[in-house]
Amino acid sequence: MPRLLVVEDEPAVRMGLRLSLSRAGHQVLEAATASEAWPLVEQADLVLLDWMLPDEPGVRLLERLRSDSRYETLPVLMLTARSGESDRVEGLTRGADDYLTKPFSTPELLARVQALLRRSGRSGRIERGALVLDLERHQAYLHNAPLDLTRREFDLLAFLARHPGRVYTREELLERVWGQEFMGTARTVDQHVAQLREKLQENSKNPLYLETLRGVGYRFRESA
Amino acid sequence: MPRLLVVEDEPAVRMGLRLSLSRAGHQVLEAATASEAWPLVEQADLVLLDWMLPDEPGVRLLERLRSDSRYETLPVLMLTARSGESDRVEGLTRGADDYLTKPFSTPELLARVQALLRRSGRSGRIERGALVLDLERHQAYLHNAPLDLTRREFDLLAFLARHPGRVYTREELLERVWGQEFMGTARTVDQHVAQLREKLQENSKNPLYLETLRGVGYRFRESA
DNA sequence: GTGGTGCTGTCAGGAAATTGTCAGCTTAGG
DNA sequence: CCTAAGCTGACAATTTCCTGACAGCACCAC
Repeated sequence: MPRLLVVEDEPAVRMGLRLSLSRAGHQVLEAATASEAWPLVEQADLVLLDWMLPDEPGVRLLERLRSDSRYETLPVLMLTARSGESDRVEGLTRGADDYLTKPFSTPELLARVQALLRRSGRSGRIERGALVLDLERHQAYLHNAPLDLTRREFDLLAFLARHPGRVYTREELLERVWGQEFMGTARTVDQHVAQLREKLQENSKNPLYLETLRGVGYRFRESA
Repeated sequence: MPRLLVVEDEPAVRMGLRLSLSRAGHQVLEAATASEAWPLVEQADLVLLDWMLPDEPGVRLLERLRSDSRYETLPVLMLTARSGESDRVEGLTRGADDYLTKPFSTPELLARVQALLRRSGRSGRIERGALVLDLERHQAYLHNAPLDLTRREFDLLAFLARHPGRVYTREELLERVWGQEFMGTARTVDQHVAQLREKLQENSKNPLYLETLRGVGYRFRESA
C-alpha cells in the first residue's frame, strides 16, 4: 500500500485530503509544517505539498528534497490556492512532478495521485532481479512463481528491498517494521530473516538478497 | 551508541530529558549554559538546544555551530516554550534541523531524535582521496573496490576520517569508538589500526591514511 | 656512535560476542 | 478446538575482539 505524505497546515483541508486518499486505499501520513514533514519524507512514496506553509514556503522544502539524492525521484504533487500561471511554472521548474489548484475535485486528485504513483513505479511494485514484490496484493514472486510469505516476512522483505544497500540495525527494523510498541528481543528479526532466506532459497553464507553485516544488522543486497 | 548533548538550564527539564533519552538507549551529555555546552559539542552526535539560556540565546550558539566547519552538519533540535511562529521560522532559518515546542510528549521527542540521527547518519559519506566511507551502507571502498571491514574497523576508521588532521589519544578513541563501558587496554587500538593498515594496503612507516604520533596517538592524514 | 628506555608493530591463541538454527510456547483467527 | 504465525530461549557454529608477549624502532643522554 503506497504511503502518501500530506503537508498542509489547514486542518480542514488536511482532513479532507486524508479522507479522500485513505478511502481510495492509500496510507496517509500528515504534517502541518515543513519541519514536521521532513522526518516523514523518508517513509513516503509520494508527497502532496502545499504551496504555503507556516514555517517556510513549500518550494523551499521541495528544493531540499531535490537536492537530496535519496529523494531525487520522489514524486511531489504541489497544491496551491493560487491559480496564477507563474506559480505553476515556478513549481514545475523547481522539481514538482505535478500541480493541483485549490479547490480541486476528489476524482481529479485521485487521478493525478494514481498517475504519479504509476509513473514513479512506487505504486506498489518492487522489482529486484528475479524477486518481485507486489505491495498492493501483498504478494511476492520469485522467478515468476508466487511465494508464500507471512505478513511479517513480507513486510520485512519489502522494507529492506525498498532501500537496497542500506543497512538497518535490528532495532531500526523492529521500530520500522514491527512498530514502536513492540517490546521484544532483537533476535526476533533473525528468526524472520532465516525464514525468508529459506523461502528465497538462499544460503546465509552466500546470500542473493539478504545480507548479514556482523555487528551491524541486515541489508538488502545491491545488485548493480 | 549515539551521544546527545542536552543544553537546558532548568534542572527539572534537563533531568526529564536525560531520563527519557537514556532509557531509549542514548548516551546523554548535559550542559546548563551555552558556555558549558561549547566544549562538549565536539563529542555530540546531536544537540538538543533550549531557546533561552542564562548566558546567551540558544540561537546564538546555533549560529556559532553553523559557522564552524566541523559542526556544519551536526543535527540540532531546538526546544522552546514559546509556540510563536516567528521563533520557529527564525530557528529553522538559522540552521536548526528540527523543532520541538514545550511541553512535548516523550514519544514525540524520541521520534524526532531518531529521525534526526538516522538522517545525519545516512547523509554521511566521507571521501578522502581513494578512500570512500559510505556510512549508510556501512561499507568502505578503496579505489572503488569494496573493503571487507569488521564493525570495529569501520567505526574506528570512520571516526578518524571524520576529522582529518586531528590527533586522538588511544583513550579518546576507546571512549568514542568503543564506548565508556569498555574496560580494556589501550593497546587494543593499536591492534585495530594495524588491521586497518593491512586492509588499506599501507605501510606503517609511510602511511597514506593512518598516521602514528609517537607518544600521543593516531590521526587520519590530512590530504590537502 | 652507543646503549638505554619507552613506545609501537606484530603475532597468535584464547575469550567474548554475534549469528544461525531448532524446538517449543503463546496467541490470534477461523 | 485446531492451525498457522509469531516470538523466545537454548545451543552450536562462527567470527570478531582482545590480550600478552616479544621484536623492532625512535628518541634521548652520554
